[in-house]
Amino acid sequence: MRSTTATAHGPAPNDPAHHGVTTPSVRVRFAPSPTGYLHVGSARTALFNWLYARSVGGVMVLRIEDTDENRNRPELTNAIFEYLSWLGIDYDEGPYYQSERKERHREAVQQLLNEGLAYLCDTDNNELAGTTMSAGKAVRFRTPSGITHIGDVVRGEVAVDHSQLGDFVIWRSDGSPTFVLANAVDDADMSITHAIRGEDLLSSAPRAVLLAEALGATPPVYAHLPLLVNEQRKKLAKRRDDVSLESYRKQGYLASAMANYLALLGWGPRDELEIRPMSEIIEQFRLEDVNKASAFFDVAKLQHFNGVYIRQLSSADLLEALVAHLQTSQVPWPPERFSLSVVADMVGLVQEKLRTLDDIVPQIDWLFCPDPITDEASWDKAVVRGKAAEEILAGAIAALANCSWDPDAVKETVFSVGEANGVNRSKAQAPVRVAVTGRSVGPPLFEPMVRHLTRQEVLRRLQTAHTRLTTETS
RNA sequence: GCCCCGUUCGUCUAGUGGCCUAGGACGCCAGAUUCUCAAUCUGGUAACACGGGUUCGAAUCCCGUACGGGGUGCCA
Repeated sequence: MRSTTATAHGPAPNDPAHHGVTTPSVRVRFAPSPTGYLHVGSARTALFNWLYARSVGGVMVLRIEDTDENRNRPELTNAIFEYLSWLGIDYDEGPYYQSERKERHREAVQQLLNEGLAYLCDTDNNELAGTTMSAGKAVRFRTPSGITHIGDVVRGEVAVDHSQLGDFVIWRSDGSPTFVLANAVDDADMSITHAIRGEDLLSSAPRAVLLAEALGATPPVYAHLPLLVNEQRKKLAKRRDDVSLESYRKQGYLASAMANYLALLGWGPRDELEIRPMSEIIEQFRLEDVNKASAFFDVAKLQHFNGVYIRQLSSADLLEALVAHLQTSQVPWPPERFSLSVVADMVGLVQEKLRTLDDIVPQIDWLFCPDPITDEASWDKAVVRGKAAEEILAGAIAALANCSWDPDAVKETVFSVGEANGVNRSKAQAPVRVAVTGRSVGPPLFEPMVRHLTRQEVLRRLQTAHTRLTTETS
């Protein structure tokens, strides 16, 4: 019988005194299982591994844990590469594929079997004599009695009594290694010094430590990150929560904003400055500063970050991002009516209004659609119930037919029509805006309207609106 | 049930025994500005889960309670 009291404590490579000094001995890994598209929780784990590695000059390893062969699909693995790269998370080694290391895992199990540290069992969990692995026989680790102490950088020391562990399976009867076995063997073989992962894996850590020690290896230092949770404070799950990075990208979130936001879930810089370049986040990052409590993924705050990042873009970069985004989005206008130069002209007017790239669509659709898409709430508010709306529409139709077709002239013309009807500028533009754009909110009205629509088209839309109003209210 | 983990404004966090009448950010509310909406600026709202200790002094240390979460598979 063996009492295990070894801990996974190492030196303190992230000690502030050592900060900024290259510590080449640090090796971390991001080890996703490709069972679904990369989601924000996994991305956060990848990011924290990367931040730690980059902050101490360590090595980042990527290992694909594809041991569950029926659930793995190649496109899911490719999605992992794609989204890591999207977020700007690179790696120094790998990708290694756990599925290619099966013989090594078998060898490790055989070693434990030979040393009497594990035993064969049948599907009814009866211990079998012998040490020859074969189909139909699983292998269980012979858990010694004792207590294992996990020295967790985030949580401090966690002690688990082995009686809670049982003789756990390390090799399945179908001839495949289990998660803990593969994980422990790979971490050992790849000289991983720090295992930074989700808290949901905390309870499997003692098993991994026991296995590593049984195999004669030093277990890594663990750092279990607080879980990302939904409104109900439940662990974010792919099934019930919309959390795939893909969906955020499709909605028009920038990678830079997403990465910045993710870094702030479970950690905060000591100087409290939240929105900042990744290089500064790397400088500020301390693994031991990571929080213990789970964090809610707050889309409202993400939106704010995204808006800030969009506003920081140069017009050229924003235009590029918008055009790329529009090409992969559902859009209400016929493609042949789309004009790149019009979008380019609109960028400066709408940049400060966008929180996501998707927000551009309702800002510009009226310039490309044959008819404006009328929002009924806007119509009701600004036209049906708008003060002197009928008079303003009629007055605008008359006045705009002759005035100079110039933004300032048109603007002043509309305002004078309003004034003549006892209505201020705000109220005067409202019915015109809804008639021309379909909505009561949008970009500054007069410049794009005059520059990109003809006088004839504007008059037609005003006339259509006026006709509808007088018809419906008579 | 059992084991483990957690608990500072609605949310993300700062805080590592005195600098805390608890700071920042998002949200929300109000005002300024404005052709709408935003953006911007100004102001405001709002928290140390509870109860005991320890200490001259506790959000910070200890114990208990409550609540929440994770795990409890031949899933990862």
